[in-house]
Amino acid sequence: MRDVRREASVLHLDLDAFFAAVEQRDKPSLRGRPVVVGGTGGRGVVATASYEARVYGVRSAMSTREARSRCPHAAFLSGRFSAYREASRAVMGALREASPLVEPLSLDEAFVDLAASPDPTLADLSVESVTAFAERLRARVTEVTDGLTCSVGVATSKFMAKVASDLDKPDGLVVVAPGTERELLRPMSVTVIPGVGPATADRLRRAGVQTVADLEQVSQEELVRLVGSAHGAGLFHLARAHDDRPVVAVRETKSVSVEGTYDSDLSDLRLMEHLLVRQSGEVAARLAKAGLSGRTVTIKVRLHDFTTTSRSATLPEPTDNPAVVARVVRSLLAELAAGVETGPALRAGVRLLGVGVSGLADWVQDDLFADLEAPDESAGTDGEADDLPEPPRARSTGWAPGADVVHDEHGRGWVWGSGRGVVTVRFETRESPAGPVRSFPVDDPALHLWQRPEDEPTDDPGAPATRAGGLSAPG
DNA sequence: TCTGGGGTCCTAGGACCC
DNA sequence: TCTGGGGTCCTAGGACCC
Repeated sequence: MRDVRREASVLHLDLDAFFAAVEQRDKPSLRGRPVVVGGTGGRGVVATASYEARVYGVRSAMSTREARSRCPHAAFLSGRFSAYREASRAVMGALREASPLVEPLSLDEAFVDLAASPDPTLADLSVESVTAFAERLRARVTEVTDGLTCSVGVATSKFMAKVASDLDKPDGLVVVAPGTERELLRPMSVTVIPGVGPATADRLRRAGVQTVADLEQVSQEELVRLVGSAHGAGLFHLARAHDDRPVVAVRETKSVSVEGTYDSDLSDLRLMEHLLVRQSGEVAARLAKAGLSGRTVTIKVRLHDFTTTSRSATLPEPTDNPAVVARVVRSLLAELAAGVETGPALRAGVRLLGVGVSGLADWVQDDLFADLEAPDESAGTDGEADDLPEPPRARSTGWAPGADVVHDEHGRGWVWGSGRGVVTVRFETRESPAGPVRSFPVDDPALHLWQRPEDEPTDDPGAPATRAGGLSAPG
C-alpha cells in the first residue's frame, strides 16, 4: 500500500451551516437570528442550525421538539431544497473551475484534488501556494453564492483535509503541513476518525482507547478483534494518518430509496400497503429519471418501539417499472404480515415505511412489449383483480418477469422468470401471498395472461396513473 | 410525544456450485 | 463415501455519514 502524498494536495470544503445560511441569505429578516431547518412535524429532527441557534445548544439530528424547547424564539423552517441544490451547483461549479477532479460528498461538502489543477500557481504544491490558492477559492465560493461562507482544510490526504476543515469553523482555513499530521492527530478523540461513531467509540473506550494516541498503541490484530476486519484495518492505518484514497469525481449510485415517518403510528395493513405502493411509484420514477433499473426491491418498516426490520426480494431482471416494484412490495408486506412475530408487531404500530431498489444496472431493460398489441382497454379499470373480466390469452413470447400476472387452475400468480421455453410463476394464495413457484412451458394453454388494473389505488388522486400490468403500449 | 431521509459499507449465515 | 475448501449470490441487520 502506498503511504501518503508528499504534498498537501487534497482540499476539503464544507459550507457553513448550509441550509440555514441559504435561508438567512434569502430572507434578510432572519439574519443575525437563530434559524433551524429541518422536519417541523411531530417527529422532525434538525438538519441544520444557524450559529445563532447553536449558542442555545441546538444541534443537527436533535429532535425539533428538543430544539424548540432550547430555543423557542428561533425561526423553524422545513427547508427549500431547490434553493439548496441551486447554491450547491454554483459551489461545485466554482470548484471544478479550480480543478477538474472534484468529489462532492453531499450538497454542502466536497473534496478537490489540487494536484490535478491546471492553475499555474499550483505548479508547486508548497504550503504557501496551496494556502493562497485556498483563500482565493473561498472568496470565489462566497462570490458565486452571493455571500455564503465555507470552511476549508488542505492536507496530504482526504482524512487529514477533512479533519483540518473542522478546526477553524466557521469561515476558516487550515493547511496541515506535510509531516505534521500525526502530532496534530494524537491528542484528538478517536471520534475524529470517519467511521468511528457511538458504537465503535464505546467499544474502544471499554478497551481503554479514547484518543488517537491511545489508538496508536493497539495492534492491528487487536483492533480487528475489537471491531471487525475491515474496520479494524482501517482504524490501524488512519490512526497513523496513512490514507492514500484518491479523490474520485464520479461515483455510481448503488441504490435508490424513499421512506417516510408518520406523525402517528399506523396499524392498518391496507393503509400501509397503499403508502408503500405510492412510494414504489416515487422510487420507480426516480430510477427512470436517472436512467437506472434494479433487481432487488426492499421494504423497510420501523415499529413504534423504533426497531427496524426489512424484507427484500431479487428479480431475475432489473426494472424501473412502478407496477413491478409495487407488486414485489405488496408480496414483501404480505410476508411480514404473515410472520408469527412480525405480523402482530406490524399491527401494534408502525412509524416508518420505506421502499428501496438496489442491484442497479445503468441501462434500462429493453421494452419487452414493443411488438405486442395494445392491452384491451375494456379489461377492467376498477376494483380488485378478482373482479377482472374473463378473457385471458395465452402468449408464447415476451413474458415480463414481475410485471405480468397470470393464472391457471392453481390460482393467480405473477411471472417470476422466463427463458428457454419456460415461464416461472410465483403464485399468490390465500394462505401465502408470496406463495409457491411453478414453471410452465411458454405455450401451456393452462397459462393465461391477466392484466391487473389497479397497481395504484384508485382512491388516491395524487397517484400517478399507470398502465394496466405496466404495459407500455402506445396510445 | 425522544430519535429524518438519503445514502454507503460491512458482517454473517445459508444455498449452491465446482 | 466422506471431508473439505473456495467463490458467488442472496438476505437481514447494524453502524455510520451528511
